[in-house]
Amino acid sequence: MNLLYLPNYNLHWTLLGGQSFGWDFNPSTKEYRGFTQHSAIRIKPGPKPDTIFWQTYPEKDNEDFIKRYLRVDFPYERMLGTISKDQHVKAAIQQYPNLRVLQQDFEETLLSFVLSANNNIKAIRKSIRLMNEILGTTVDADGTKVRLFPSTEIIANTSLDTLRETKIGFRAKYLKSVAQALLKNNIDSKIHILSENDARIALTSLHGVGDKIADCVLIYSLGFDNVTPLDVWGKRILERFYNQNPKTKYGELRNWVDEYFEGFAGWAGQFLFEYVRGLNLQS
DNA sequence: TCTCAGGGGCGAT
DNA sequence: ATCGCCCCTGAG
Repeated sequence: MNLLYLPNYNLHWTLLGGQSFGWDFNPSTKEYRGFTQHSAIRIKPGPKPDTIFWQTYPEKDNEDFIKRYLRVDFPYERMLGTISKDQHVKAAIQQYPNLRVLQQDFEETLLSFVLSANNNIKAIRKSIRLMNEILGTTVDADGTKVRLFPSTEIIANTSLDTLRETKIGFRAKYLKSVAQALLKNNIDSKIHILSENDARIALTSLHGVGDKIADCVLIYSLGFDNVTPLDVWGKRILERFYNQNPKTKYGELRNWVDEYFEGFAGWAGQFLFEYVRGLNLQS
């Protein structure tokens, strides 16, 4: 495995929190195992503090992927200084020190969060793993088989009945529709050069993608650090901590947090989300 | 066994 | 702009 220096980085809260559904932790080996559409990933503690061992499969030693995914070059201290503006976010940072925001693959992030609509995190994780079993390919990770997240093409070409076997209910038609649009319009090749607003328009034009899911993709995949998804928890945070009216239009609430946290609302939102929700770390 | 909410979005009104 | 509905799971 490969060694990486990774200071000020809490892998546990970052990988097993609400921003990614593709990681599992083995308490006996202290190892994290993840899957994406293209890779299986193993991460475990390194020989010294602030270090990790990692490996990718089937393409081994994919350092570019790891560094981008974990955002190792992100200016973490500067971000913390910027968002530490009040007692609430300071308490959240103290509760979850070294929590990070990942940069995940675009199509997989979009498809995953389409499944999040009116769903709970444990159920989403379960459905995705069912989907991996039924539609995903298998990769060998040093002797253990890992199922990958299904390709966009496979999802697009799978019947709704089969998709529903993964217990996603009414989201099946959205999942398939989005997968088909990704293929047909080759969105992945264009989305990365768009501005925040243009990317949001492109995303919300997809059937099954509204403001909230679009914002999840903007922060968790496209790197718009000023965007935070205003779900039921986000609105509770704004209501309870920041005296905002939760019935305010989504776009106005978004503008408010964007300005308040000066470009890092996505990170502030992540701290506050985990803080108010509390992590449910058992499977 | 039952209820209710869950990291929403769509379509009808 | 509001509102019922969607399919199923997890938690109490």
